[in-house]
Amino acid sequence: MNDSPRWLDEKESRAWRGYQALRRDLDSTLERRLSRDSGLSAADYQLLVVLSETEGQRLRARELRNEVRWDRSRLAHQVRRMEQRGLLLRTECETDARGTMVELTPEGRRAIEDAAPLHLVAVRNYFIDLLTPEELDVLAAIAERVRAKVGDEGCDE
Amino acid sequence: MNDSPRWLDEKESRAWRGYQALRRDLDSTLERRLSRDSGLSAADYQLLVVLSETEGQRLRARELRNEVRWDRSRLAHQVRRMEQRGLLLRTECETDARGTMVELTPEGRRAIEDAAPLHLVAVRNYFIDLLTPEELDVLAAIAERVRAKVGDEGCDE
DNA sequence: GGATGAAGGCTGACGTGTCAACAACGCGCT
DNA sequence: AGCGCGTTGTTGACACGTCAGCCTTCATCC
Repeated sequence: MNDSPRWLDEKESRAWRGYQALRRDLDSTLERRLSRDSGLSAADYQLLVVLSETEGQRLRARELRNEVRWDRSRLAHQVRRMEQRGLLLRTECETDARGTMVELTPEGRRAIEDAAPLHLVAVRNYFIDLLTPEELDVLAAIAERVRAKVGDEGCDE
Repeated sequence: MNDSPRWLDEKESRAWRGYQALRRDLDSTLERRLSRDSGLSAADYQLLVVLSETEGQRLRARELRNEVRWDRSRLAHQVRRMEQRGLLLRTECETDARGTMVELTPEGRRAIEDAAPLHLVAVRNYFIDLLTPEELDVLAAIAERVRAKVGDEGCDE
């Protein structure tokens, strides 16, 4: 029971505060642009990308969840909202009566095809093109290591 | 009007996907731990930290907003909820009748003092201690550069 | 076949974040 | 004083995310 743990030193603090600021500013900028340019949220975009890259433009909800790593509830809410907007639709799964198939509508396909190039430009402009090749590698390595650490503890489903 | 922009190559894609996964997994892990350990959300924590580091444990809402870089509405909602929980309270500003002072309650002070050491351990365990000194520097540099880029365009207030 | 438990998915409640509209105040001007 | 305008903060509506609880269906075992 030691109530004075090891605090962050100068270098550590810069990195930690930097990460937090990066997360806040970059994500909000990209989401705002995506919303203005294409009327899509980041969550919309993510589902549309996965479905549009899938053979047949349809996936079982369970598979879709594995792709984006959401929980059941979040996907159910998001799919319901997107179905109401006409971006996708739900049908029954033929092989398992518990399952639900999620399918891209032509409208959803058009939405992602319009949005993707614009979003890519924004990602480059505000992030990727600002980094050197070495920095790209470091970032990927960091992400991999951290995910391995949090993965073997918070491993739910 | 070129609809086939420059896509991300292998290295860029690893970095970009890595960042997105990092953001998702690290943040959700830290927030979940904070909530379980201390009953605080990330937003709660942020406000409590700023107030607890302030002389007199109180700040004008405008200053508090500048510290955490939120917009008016978000702060107003968050403060209202935290006031209902007894973590802080609002009083009138003596020098400007438009203003609102936000003040830490003893309960709020106790909450942040209990939470901070636990949160620090989690930040080290899941993130900072996993990085080499060089990686800390690279991360800080990346964050600085990206923020400079998004800052001079999305500069609202 | 019937019971039991796991898996898949849905819903409602609540906290959170964003946007637009609004009210109240300060400040400068005439 | 009165007007105009920017600043400050609040509110309501809605989208988003998490949690707990629920129902249906599948798989297993008796």
